[in-house]
Amino acid sequence: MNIINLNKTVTIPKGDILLKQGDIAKYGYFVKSGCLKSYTIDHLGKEHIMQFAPETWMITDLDSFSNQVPSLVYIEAIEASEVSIISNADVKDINQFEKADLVEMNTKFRNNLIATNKRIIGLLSATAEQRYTNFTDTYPSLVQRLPLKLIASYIGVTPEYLSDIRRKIAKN
Amino acid sequence: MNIINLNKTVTIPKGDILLKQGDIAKYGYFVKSGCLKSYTIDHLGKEHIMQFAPETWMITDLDSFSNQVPSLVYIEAIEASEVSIISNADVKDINQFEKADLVEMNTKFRNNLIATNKRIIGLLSATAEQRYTNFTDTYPSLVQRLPLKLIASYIGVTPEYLSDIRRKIAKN
DNA sequence: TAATAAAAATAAGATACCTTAAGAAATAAG
DNA sequence: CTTATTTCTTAAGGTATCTTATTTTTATTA
Repeated sequence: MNIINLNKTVTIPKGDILLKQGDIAKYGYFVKSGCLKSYTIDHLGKEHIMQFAPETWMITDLDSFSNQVPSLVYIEAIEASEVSIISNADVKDINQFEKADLVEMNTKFRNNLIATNKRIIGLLSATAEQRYTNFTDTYPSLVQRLPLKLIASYIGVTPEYLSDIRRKIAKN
Repeated sequence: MNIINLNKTVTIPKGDILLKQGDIAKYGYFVKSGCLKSYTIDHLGKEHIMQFAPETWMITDLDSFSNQVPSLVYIEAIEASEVSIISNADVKDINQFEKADLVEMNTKFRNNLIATNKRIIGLLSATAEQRYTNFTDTYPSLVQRLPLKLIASYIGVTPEYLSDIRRKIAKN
């Protein structure tokens, strides 16, 4: 099996939840069209977005999927989406993979890790406004597509404050 | 070559800088004893710690090391340390590796990614006090070992404020 | 051991960002 | 088209965290 050429797709209506916080992830999702998000809900009931997954992206709770521990995140369709589903059972036996597959997985993990580290640098060292302009620079197509409140959640501010930021940017 | 059994070690005095922000990382460092840190300096001149690397940990700027782009971080010895050095040239040809090596790299990248994602969840959703107690729970040995100001930098607060947090915790 | 430097504690005032609340605008539904 | 729902904007007041400054404690060096 080639892990990246999954051809069976499933249609997910907007709003459907594919994984719940606390459950164990049986599946990972390759998005063919539409967009999913993963998010935590904190002890105050507030949502914090970890990842957007538009077309060509893969999304799951990696720890839950790989190690069968409770998921820290929800996964939900923020648009009607078509996804290919990869099952935990499909990848359990690491020895089934060819070298080329392993090399490819390596590259994907590495690139993901690089991006994730950049996000941490931003959260530690940048102001909310800088994180927002960084987001618009990095994901310009998502800025058009996503409601403000989701972008706010991703960069770690309230929607009200992001609205202030946008107004301030527009003024200059 | 087995990528994880490097036997030649080099002694690094406390305070030595092994990589500078903006430079291209030629090397990665496996710490045999002592402790290194990686950190950015933001446009206001403030330091933000990305990673501590005590014994058995590996540290580099992954993007810079893998893709020969300018490093976002400094790497510096915070204790006198012994390290094994892996050169970018040593790993450039991915096909030199055996399947077992690739599987092991995979696991390491994956675990690193899982930990990094948890850190993002904390930065997005936890208070400074929660991030501190989470740090002490996750890395109890480092709490003894590292000065407060470095822990403050890692969790994303000023040393003064972490001092307040500790006092408040001690009071209860 | 004394002298010096570095780290930590403490406190007062400042600011980035949040909370709450209300109204306006856009989108979806009937 | 009309209504209902969601999203966005705006504003006032509040809180977590920062800044600056001083003092105390701890660590380093002479």
